Amino acid sequence: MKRKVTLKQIAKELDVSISTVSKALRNSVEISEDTRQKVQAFAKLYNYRPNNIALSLKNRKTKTIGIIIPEIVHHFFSKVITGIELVANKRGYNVIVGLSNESFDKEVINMQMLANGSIDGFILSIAKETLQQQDYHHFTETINQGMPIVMFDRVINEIPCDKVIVDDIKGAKLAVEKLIGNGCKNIAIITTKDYISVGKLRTQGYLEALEDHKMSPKSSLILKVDDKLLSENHLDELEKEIEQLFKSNKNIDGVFAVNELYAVTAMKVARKLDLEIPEALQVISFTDGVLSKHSTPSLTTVSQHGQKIGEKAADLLINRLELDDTDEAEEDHYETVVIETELIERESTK
Amino acid sequence: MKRKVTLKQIAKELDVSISTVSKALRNSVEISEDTRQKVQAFAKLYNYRPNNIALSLKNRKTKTIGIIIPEIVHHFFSKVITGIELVANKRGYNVIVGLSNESFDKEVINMQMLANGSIDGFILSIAKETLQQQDYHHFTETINQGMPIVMFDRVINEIPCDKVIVDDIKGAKLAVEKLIGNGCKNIAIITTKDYISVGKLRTQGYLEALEDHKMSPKSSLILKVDDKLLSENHLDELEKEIEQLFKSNKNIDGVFAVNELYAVTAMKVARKLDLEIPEALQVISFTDGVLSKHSTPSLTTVSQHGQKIGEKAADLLINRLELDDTDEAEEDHYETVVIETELIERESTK
DNA sequence: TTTCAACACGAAAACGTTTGCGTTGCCCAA
DNA sequence: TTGGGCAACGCAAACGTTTTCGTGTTGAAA
Repeated sequence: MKRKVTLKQIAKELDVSISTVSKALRNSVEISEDTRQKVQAFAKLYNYRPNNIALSLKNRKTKTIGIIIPEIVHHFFSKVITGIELVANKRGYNVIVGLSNESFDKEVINMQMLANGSIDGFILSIAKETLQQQDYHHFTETINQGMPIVMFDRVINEIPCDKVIVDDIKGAKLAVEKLIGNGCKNIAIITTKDYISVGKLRTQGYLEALEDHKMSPKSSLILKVDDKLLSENHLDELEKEIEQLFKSNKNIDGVFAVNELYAVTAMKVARKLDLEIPEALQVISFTDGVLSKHSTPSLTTVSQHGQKIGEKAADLLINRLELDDTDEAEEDHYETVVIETELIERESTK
Repeated sequence: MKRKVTLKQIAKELDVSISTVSKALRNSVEISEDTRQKVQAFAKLYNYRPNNIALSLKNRKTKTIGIIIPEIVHHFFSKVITGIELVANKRGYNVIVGLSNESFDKEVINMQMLANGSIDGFILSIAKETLQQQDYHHFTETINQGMPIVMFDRVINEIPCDKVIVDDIKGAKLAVEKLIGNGCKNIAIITTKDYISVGKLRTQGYLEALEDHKMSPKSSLILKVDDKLLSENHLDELEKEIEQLFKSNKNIDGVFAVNELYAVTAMKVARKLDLEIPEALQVISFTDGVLSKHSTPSLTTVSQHGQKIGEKAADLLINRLELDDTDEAEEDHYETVVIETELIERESTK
């Protein structure tokens, strides 16, 4: 087992100084052609690579991005990571991942672990618990210490940082308008309680679409499901609530669900009640994940382009990191990029 | 914007030496109660945290684990990461992720980027391209440099390292035996070409199960799908192949699929052909992902316990890392842990 | 008064780099 | 012979820690 070779060892072996070795490897003009070749040959032979940690310490930058997300077993978030990793790697950066599990404490701890020199900047999406408690001191402190943050999807407007979001309102409107265009007269929405920001926004889009088409929303058609039912363990309760919705509103001919799970569950219930999809009932969901594609019938969805979000976020962060060095001018000008949603039509609509 | 405070700055401010500050913060007995309190108060006020990079350089360990996986938008892999992150964090480690995208080159480059001091050890699952080319020099070189590796799921027996795998043969046997126990007489398998190791093993389990029950396998019931059809873009081809299988073997009453996608597609085709599930046809798949749970009917699956795999892999790696310091005895004794599969029964079987 | 321990602290090395600057040795021109 | 100039290399600092080994001061014992 031969440990990694260092400049010092090469220097000793070739009986020159450390600086000579370093300069020879970086093709400095100060070094004679002769020794340069000798050093480079030796380095190649022993497969020398500069130690990243030492470089990080010297340059005071790690070329590493920290990602903090609520969970990773989730189509959207893993797509975002894919996007981040793609451009990060292309631009010479590594990616280090922390999971908050939707917990405030874990979010804070994870950020502290990474903020002490391990990374140059954060890309994150805020935990639900943090959103509820509205305690954002860890974000502002991090930023105050000169470490830039890029937030995506779940963001806080008041925090001074770059942001990448999808236009939830517009996306929802798009979906509902599709249903209206397809002839639906009684469109229900299955959404979350209002404290989930994206749920609220998508509900708003639903309402605006109805309004724009002179259709008055009926409260009986708005089902606000408790967020807890999103966990896999309460599927039956979710089914019951949806069944109740369908049974007490026999005239429903369109459903807009704010996520895949609500949508497939709605389709399941519909099948049970012998409602033909898309003939008698059309369904559209937000979030284009793996379920939508492979459910029967396959789901028409509003795609958020998670990978694009990740790519954009990484570009924003790295741009800021590499700008900080020279130009301090742009210091306090932050961007909010909106990634357009796209309606992907499948079998659940006409 | 106040930059992160260092020992040096504290020392200067309090007019003591750097060493005194360091010792005071670590509660050394060499320091008087008086100055200790002063230093600690000051440090707390300015929210001092030791710089991780400097510590890494000094201690020659980063307390960071590198993960290299083929892709992250995949239920199994993200579950594994969840497990790794869980125990890594608990034991004071961070996790840095690299994606190979099933490409040999990206796998090599990613490992090189991380092996230069950024991490203490690897947890990885090998890219398909690497498996085909059978070029494993980057693994052996890494290990030779004293950096331990733990492989999971897709492993190479010849490489000297710890491994965490599932018993694919046994899991497949379990599934097929369930079908046999449920009265199936003509069980088909939808699997991959043999160069995919897990596909091969699962096929082997299928054959063994039949054999054990004196049922002779029929080649017409074995569908080896080209791996490329796993990509989302070739769903229709996949459907056609399966439809062909069903049509030319009208007596099929059980299907074992080596992954979720094959299984849900098979169910889709069955529905088209008016085969009732589970009455006329029972289906079991390998890999318990999100599709199985939410398909209609929901799928009986063989769960691999991805999270447990991740947890075990992380424990193995960290154990070895923390053992290396003191005990060099266990150097060349490597473990292969088999995580038991579990049959999760749902609606697609009787 | 001398001596010696205990106490409280500082200097310096080390981890592995990069880089500005100083220091040789040599050649050539004056 | 002297001096200037250049080529080729080494020294040392710096990044932020921790830790070993001094070193100076004090107090008490001899």
